Amino acid sequence: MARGAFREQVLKVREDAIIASVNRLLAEKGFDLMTVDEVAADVGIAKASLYKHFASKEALAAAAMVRVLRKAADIVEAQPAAAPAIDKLKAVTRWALDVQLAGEMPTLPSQNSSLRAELLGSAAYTDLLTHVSDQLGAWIVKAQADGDIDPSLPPELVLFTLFSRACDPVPGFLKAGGRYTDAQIVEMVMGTCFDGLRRRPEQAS
Amino acid sequence: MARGAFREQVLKVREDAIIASVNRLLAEKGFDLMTVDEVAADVGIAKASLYKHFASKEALAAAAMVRVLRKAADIVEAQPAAAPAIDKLKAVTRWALDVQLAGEMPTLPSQNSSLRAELLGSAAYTDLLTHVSDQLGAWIVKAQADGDIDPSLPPELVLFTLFSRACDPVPGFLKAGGRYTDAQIVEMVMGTCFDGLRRRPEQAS
DNA sequence: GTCTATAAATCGATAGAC
DNA sequence: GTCTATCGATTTATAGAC
Repeated sequence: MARGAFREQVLKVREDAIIASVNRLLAEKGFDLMTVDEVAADVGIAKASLYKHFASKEALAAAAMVRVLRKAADIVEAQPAAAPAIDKLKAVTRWALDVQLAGEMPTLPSQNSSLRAELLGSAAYTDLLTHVSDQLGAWIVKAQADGDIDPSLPPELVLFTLFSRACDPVPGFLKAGGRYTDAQIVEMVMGTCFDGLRRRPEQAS
Repeated sequence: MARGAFREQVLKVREDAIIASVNRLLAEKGFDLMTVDEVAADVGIAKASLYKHFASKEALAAAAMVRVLRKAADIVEAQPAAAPAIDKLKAVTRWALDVQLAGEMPTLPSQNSSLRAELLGSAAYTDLLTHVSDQLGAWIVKAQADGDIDPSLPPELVLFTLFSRACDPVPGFLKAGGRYTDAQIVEMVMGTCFDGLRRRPEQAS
């Protein structure tokens, strides 16, 4: 089976290259403005060849989303179990902001129905999303019990807020302004997310 | 000139109806998924008639953006001059969240270049945007001097953050969940925006 | 599996009659 | 100005040769 395994390896490498292109184009232009011709040109193969690997444009986007979710799950998994929940939440949020500032966070319009159907129909996607959400949700409840997150906030509000920060346009605006480094932008946005805009007596480190 | 004035009135009413439809469809599906056929059908006129009023799809979107910006400028103007700057900022933010929850906040993709060109080429749009930004910017600096907003935050970060909250997907997610009233959602999101997720000793009213 | 070529559908925009 | 009908361009997806 060595030859078969090798063939599969080659196939997987090619598909990885495709997904990488899709990921980048999705982050750059969004789903609607990304064309399949563009993806094919970026990968360096013919469009018809693309359709041998993925059944549709929606399937391409779904594969990119699964990849980023898998990476997110890895980051979640990599957090030391003994660390405070708030630190783990902040670490994952920082990672998402880093990815976004690197121009590698694929963003999908929540309005597109054909895309929504494809995503919700993909077990690989929904399972990963559930897994990550459950982990973050547990940390949120823990952080609230620890007194590090306002216990009066519904956990789902906190979860949605963190997810939204991963796609927030603010880092991109600040980066376009050119006055701050990526690291500074991440810290500023982390501050407005967890500490708000209001002045506080004791500033978080 | 009475007849001419009357004709202009009729024209204006029709164009208002067009812009109202565009505004709603823009909020519902976004620019790329909104089709001109759809707008024409929603208004109840033929597509060719639409093009007698507006030169392009981009011009339609720009008109909707000008309308919402004009309304925003009105809200800004309506704030009592003597009120604390932080209260004025919160009032405008609340208004934006209300509009968004009502499904009437038109959102434009910042990536679409043809749309960007049309908007930046429209003096009505850029002038209004500058006017609103300047007013909010002055209030932000004042609120920082008053100690109500963290003075270490760059004012542009605060401005971008407030603008982004007006288009944030979080209120829509919470509304879709169906567990909270619109008023509750507005207050919760206002809290995470100004006070952050972190627990604080003295909770804001 | 990869290519060229093209089908099929959609959409923005316009022509021309009234 | 409003309509019907259509153009022209773009885009997703596929057929068929190699």
